[in-house]
Amino acid sequence: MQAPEGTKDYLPDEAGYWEQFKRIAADIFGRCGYVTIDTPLFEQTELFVRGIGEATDVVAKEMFQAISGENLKRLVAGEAIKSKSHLSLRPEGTAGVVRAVVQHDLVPQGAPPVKLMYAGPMFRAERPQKGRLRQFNQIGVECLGADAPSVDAEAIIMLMRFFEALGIPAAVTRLLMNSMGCDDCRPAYREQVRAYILGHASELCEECTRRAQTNPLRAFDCKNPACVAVMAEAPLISDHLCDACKGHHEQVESYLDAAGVPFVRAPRLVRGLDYYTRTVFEVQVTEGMGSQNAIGGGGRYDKLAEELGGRPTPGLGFALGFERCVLALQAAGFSFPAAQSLDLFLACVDASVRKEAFHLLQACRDSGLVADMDHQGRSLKSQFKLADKLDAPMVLILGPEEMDKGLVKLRHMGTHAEAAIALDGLYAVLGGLEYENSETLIESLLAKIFG
RNA sequence: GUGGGUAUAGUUCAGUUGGCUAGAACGCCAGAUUGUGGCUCUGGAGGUCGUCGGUUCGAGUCCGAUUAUCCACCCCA
Repeated sequence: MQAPEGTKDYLPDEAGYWEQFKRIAADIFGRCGYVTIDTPLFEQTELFVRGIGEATDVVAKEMFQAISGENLKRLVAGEAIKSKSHLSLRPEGTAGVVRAVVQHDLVPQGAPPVKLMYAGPMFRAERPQKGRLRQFNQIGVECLGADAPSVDAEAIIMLMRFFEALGIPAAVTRLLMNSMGCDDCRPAYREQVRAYILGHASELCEECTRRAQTNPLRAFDCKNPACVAVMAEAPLISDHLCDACKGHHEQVESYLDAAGVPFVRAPRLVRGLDYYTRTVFEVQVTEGMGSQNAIGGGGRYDKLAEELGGRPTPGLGFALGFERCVLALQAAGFSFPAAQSLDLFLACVDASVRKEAFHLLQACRDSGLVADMDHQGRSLKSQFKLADKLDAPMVLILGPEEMDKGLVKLRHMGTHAEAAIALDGLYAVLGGLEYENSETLIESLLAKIFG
């Protein structure tokens, strides 16, 4: 048996790094006031249809439906089921978080904005490739209740700081910025693009001419060289923003300038989720990424809360992909840190001392040490090899000769120094160890034994 | 959903126009060192050649199907 297509097992080193990744995010985003929220991995399908948009690829063809066995039988039999029984695994995080904000009224009238972050798996039924899985992990943030451009700038700066803290070199990242306009200016612009596409229908691919009907702006995303050439001459949103949107965008840019965060204006950047208004942005990595080079992206969604039945509440958020960040890091020479390091290995000269060794092992662990011993009856030599491989700084050796005198030996693997110590003395030391963290714990123990 | 590539030991890979017992490196285990790690040397274990079917005297090799995987389109993080 194998894991399903497009999924992967996160083995201990990578799983450990995912935990660390989340801690780094929680630290950086936490300093900006973001707190954690967890929403269900599945929601009513209707939420995504209304929130993300029925015509988007994500909703139209990439959602995994989640359905009970009973309801599946009904559907197969041609019977109807309740709309609330139509469930989908979440393809992204924003819709669920905004639903929770509305449901629990997290932004009451007159309240300050709520700043939320989440981390967890998303699901999209796409064909897997480099940087694209059917189940993948995202960390995202959502700020609801404030429409000031400083919210946009704060989130973007925070995102870039996070990539820097991870170790993705700033030299290989690129921040793309655009504004999608609002209900006042986008409809007119959209019609202009539609007219432009229809005027050049013969030069564009089938897909793009079809897009003229559903979502003309998406033609900007087409990578067909002919379409790129034609769309290069299409009207730009930046020339058609209303004064309010233009002002908003200029202020976001000036905040970024002041923070020293470089960005590239990308007037053809459009995003595939319908809820975006005004600010949209994307962070790309320029080396070692294959064709999926976006490691983070997001934007403002001032109409989404209303669309989901809440009171008008402006919002802004972004998501970043864990697996793609790992790809970017690996391109920069990164490898996963070991999931765990051992403080002490306990070696037995022969089987007669195993019982005492096992007892001593528990005392070591109770004192705070990460300790282990052989469980396969390996030779002493082999136990040392194992201790070496596990990178244990210390090995305790129990042998019948010393045990007769109530002694054990402690070997410092780095210096090869060995000391015979009284067993009851060792128990006493272990019982009274004082330490701040695991590093000082080892130092403290070595100091007591070796002076 | 579409297209192309790949599938041989724990891992990375060789394996010629189909032909004897399917190899290497690294890793693993043991010994050299009868109670002590890294280096070295010697030896050893480990393979349903992805799966099913076909062609053939004979298939790891050719053909078909299937599954997985990689890459790209599409889309997105």
